Amino acid sequence: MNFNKTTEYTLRILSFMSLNENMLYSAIDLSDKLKIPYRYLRKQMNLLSKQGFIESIQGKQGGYKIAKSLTDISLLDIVNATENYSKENMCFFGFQECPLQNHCSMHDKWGEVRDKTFAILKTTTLQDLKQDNSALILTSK
Amino acid sequence: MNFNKTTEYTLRILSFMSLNENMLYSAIDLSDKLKIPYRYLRKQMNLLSKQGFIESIQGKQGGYKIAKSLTDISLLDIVNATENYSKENMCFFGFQECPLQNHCSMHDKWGEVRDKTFAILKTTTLQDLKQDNSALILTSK
DNA sequence: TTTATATGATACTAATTGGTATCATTTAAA
DNA sequence: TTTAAATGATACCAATTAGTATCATATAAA
Repeated sequence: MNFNKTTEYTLRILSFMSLNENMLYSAIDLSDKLKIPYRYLRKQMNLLSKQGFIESIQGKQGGYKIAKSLTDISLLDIVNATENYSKENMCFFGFQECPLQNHCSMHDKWGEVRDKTFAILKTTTLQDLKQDNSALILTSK
Repeated sequence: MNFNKTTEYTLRILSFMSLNENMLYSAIDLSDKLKIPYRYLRKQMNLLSKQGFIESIQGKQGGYKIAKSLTDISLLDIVNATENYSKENMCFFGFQECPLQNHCSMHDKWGEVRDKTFAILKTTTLQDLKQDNSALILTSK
C-alpha cells in the first residue's frame, strides 16, 4: 500500500529539482541529498531523460534540469512513468473486473480512497509542490 | 499503489468465508471461485491457519472455516498479517522519517488519503463485509 | 481395511523489482 | 592537449514476491 521505490525516488527527484527550475543538478548531489543509491539514480535519470521529464548536459560541469514547465507535470504523469497505476485497477480485492464497479460491500468506502488518491495525483503539479518543501526534504532520512 | 497479491488473495478468502461462518470450504473450491492459484492458496491457507484466522479439518470431507468471531477480525488485522503496512510509513516520498510529520507540500493532501485508508482498515470487520458481496465476488475475474 | 479426498510441510522455480559494476562518451578547465 | 568530472548505455547481481511440485499425514466412506 505504497508506491514502489522507483516511483518514490522519482517523486523526490522531480519535486526537488523543481525548487530551482533552471539549475543543473548533478547525480551525485541528488543521490546524497535525497538518499537514493547513486548508481540506481543514474539509471533512473537516464530513463527520465528519455521520457522527456528532464534534460541532461554531459561533460564536466554537466548535470540535469527539468525539461518542461512545472505546471505541465502532474504527479499522475510521474507515477504513470514508473509503475502501472490506474484508478480502475485499484480494486480492494485485486480483481481485474472490479466488483467495486458493481456494489460489493467495499464499494462506497474504498471508492472514497480511490477517488481521493486519483484526484490528488491528477490535479497536483510540480508547481504546486514548489513552495515550502526544500528544507524538509533535505533533512529527511 | 495497491496491496500486494497475497494480501488481496487473503482479503478475498476471508471475506468469502465470512458469508457462511460455519461452513467448511475446501481449498479447491476457494481457488476456483476466487481465482487464486490452487497451490499458492494451499500455502497461504497453512499460514492463515497458523496465525489463527482459520481452522482446518483434515481428511476426506475436510476443509477450512473461520476460527474467530467475524467482529474480531478487522481488515487491518488481515493486511498486517500479509504485508508490512503502517500508517506511519505511508510517506508520499517514501522517506523513513516522513516529511509529512512536518510540513512539506504534500502534508495536508496526502494526510487525507493516509488517514482515510487507515480508518477504513481499522474500523471495518469481516462482519461488516458479510452483507452483500457474495454474488459479485463469484462473478469477478 | 483399503482407497479416495482432503490438508500439512517444505523445497524448488519463475518473475519482478531494486541495486551494482563497467566501460564508453562528452566537455570544461588545467 | 591532456585530465578530471560529468552523463549514456547496458550487463550483471541480489532480494522479494509469486507460483509450482512433491511427499507426508489425516480421515470419511466404500
